[in-house]
Amino acid sequence: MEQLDERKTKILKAIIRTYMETGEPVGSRTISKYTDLNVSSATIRNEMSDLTEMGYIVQPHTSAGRIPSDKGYRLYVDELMKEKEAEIAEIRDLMIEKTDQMDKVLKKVAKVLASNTNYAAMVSVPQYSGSRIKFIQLSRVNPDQLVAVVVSDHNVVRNQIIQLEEEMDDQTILKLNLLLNTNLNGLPIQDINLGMIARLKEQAGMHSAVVATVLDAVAGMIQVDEEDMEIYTSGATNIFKYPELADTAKASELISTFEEKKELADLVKEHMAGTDETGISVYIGDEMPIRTMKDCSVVTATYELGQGMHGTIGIIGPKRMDYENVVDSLKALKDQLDQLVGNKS
Amino acid sequence: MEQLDERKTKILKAIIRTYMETGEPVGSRTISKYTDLNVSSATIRNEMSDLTEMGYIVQPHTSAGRIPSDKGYRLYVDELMKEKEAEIAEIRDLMIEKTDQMDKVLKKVAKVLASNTNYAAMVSVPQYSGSRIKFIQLSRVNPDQLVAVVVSDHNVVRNQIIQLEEEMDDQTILKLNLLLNTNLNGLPIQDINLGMIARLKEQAGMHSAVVATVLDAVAGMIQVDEEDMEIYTSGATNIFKYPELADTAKASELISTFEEKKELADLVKEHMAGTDETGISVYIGDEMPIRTMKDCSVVTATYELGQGMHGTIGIIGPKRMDYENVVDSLKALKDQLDQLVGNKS
DNA sequence: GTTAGCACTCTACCAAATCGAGTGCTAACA
DNA sequence: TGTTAGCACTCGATTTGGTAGAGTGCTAAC
Repeated sequence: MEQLDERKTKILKAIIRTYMETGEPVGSRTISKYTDLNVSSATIRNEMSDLTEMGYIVQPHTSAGRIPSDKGYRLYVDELMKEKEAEIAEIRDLMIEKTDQMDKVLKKVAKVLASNTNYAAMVSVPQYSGSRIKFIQLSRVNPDQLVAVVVSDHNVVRNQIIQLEEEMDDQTILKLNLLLNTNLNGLPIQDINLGMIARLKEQAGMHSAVVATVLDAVAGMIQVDEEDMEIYTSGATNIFKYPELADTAKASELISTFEEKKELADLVKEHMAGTDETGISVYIGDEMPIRTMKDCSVVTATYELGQGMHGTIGIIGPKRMDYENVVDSLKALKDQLDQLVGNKS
Repeated sequence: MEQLDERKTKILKAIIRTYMETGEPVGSRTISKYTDLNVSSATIRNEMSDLTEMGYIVQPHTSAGRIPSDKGYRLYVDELMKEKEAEIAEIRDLMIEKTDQMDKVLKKVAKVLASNTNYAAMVSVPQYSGSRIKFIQLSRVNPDQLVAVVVSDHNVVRNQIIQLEEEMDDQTILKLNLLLNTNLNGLPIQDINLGMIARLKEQAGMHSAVVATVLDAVAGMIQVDEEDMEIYTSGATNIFKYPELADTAKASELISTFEEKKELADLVKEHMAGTDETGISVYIGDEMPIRTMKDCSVVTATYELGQGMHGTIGIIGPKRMDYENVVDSLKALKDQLDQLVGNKS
């Protein structure tokens, strides 16, 4: 089987581009006119026949035009990436550390992306790997209620009300605060485990049940996460714009996947665990681990915001996704974010 | 025009019930067999003719069966409500005050409702009208960072990192804490306005810009809300199960409405402002203020959790919604909640 | 290697035919 | 007077057959 010569490549690109625009199989005639090759449709047919054989394009049925196969898209994307990679790199470090309103910003990001690209967008809340505790405080709110506040070094604040069975005197609270801070402050969150909490309980032992309650609550607050990665989505209904996805049954499943977010979260987790590099990756069709998205393509980008905080942005669309535009949008996102974060009080 | 006699009512109910099951226009023959009236289809036809004239049922086209009109549904629902109202009442006060994990509980509630009923479900986070501040605290986290924590009397905790331009000594922090607590503690949140903050600033005036920053931040935290009512939704894709809603264009709009949540929030706000009573209400077809839901019915229930906290639960489905089942589900919800809240640590 | 031409294939579309569910009306019956 | 059987009629849904058009593959000529 022959190699891809220049003309074949050109034809393949032309097919992919036109298919992305129209969403319909593209025939030899179209290509012969569209390109600057100045060859007749018959020639194109020959070339297309080769391309089909090589697996870059596919015929949905005998007398229809060709559409790009997953392999074809893959080639196109890889090609494209080489050109754009440089530009992309800057996006990563551009989200400003502004943790308080992170959720609002991210929601907005998802929205903007979705409406810019006309595809569905998702944004995962950044995970804080290797984050350390920097501040713990228990305060009395009511005679029988404490509020616990934990701040980690990325300025992520967690809080919880702790309901006490019996009252606790100021003395004890003070002691507990000291105990917690001297023992936990500066520790990476993932190093805090049940054993450690048990030891703390022992140290504070004299105060019995109440103290245990409090320590357990604090431990609970610190850990949690891991399980529930939050993901914001937007523009799920954009998929209706692409007939090849708009089939009721499929669309329904797809949107469900979006609504649930569970599977998306798994994807993100896997994605972040798998790739060390923080670049952009593209799943095409069957490459996608989520079954309901077998007919889609997914472009994901990992973003990073300083020491160890990183999350994932994803665009989900039809295979004939306009990869070029998606990438540009990710770039434009940068400006949007600057503006957003800048404006906020 | 004659009144609804018993037989007519029975027939009407039968029509509505069957239509709810099948989703297709129901003919005279079906009814004649289905009911225990033991009359022939011809008789039913006569009655149906009357019912049509009275506007309770409608013919989509000449030679099709009848489907209930909005007016018909309305009758059915009003009837039904009378029977069930009692049972419903208890639901309201059953959500236990467990504010910390409220969000998880509510998400779950939406999910359970959606999967129980096979309709789309929404749950609004309860609003705390007349909530008072019960605890304010500023603590230093870093030399140039404070964390502010505000607890209101429903145990809703808010927190925010405040980034300082210049350092602030312990003395000042202590003073500010005192100032804030003596002035704001016990006050209803809505009574705290800019004027009051201005006065505080004046009182603390000597410390200039930094203090102003902090006070502004605190003021911001306290107010906020109002605007962004959170709403959890689930089961949006259930609408695909009902052919009369599954038309691509309509479904797309509907799901968008769900995704956006903005309009839902408005609905909830209006609903809560409008009705003093905390019962269940039903919007049928055109009664619905949201345009995209003109072909749906929406059942909403206001729930209340002690002093002034209340939110809304809603079920959105086709007009041929199984109102009876929906109501029962709301009831079952109670048990689910008990269990959920009970299990949690 | 390129091109024109032609037979062939397959889908999309349209119109006609048919089917069947359901109605309205009338006449007969209790 | 209310109920019923029967029948002609309507109208959407489905099926069928036919056609147009896009596109291919192949061959022969340039």
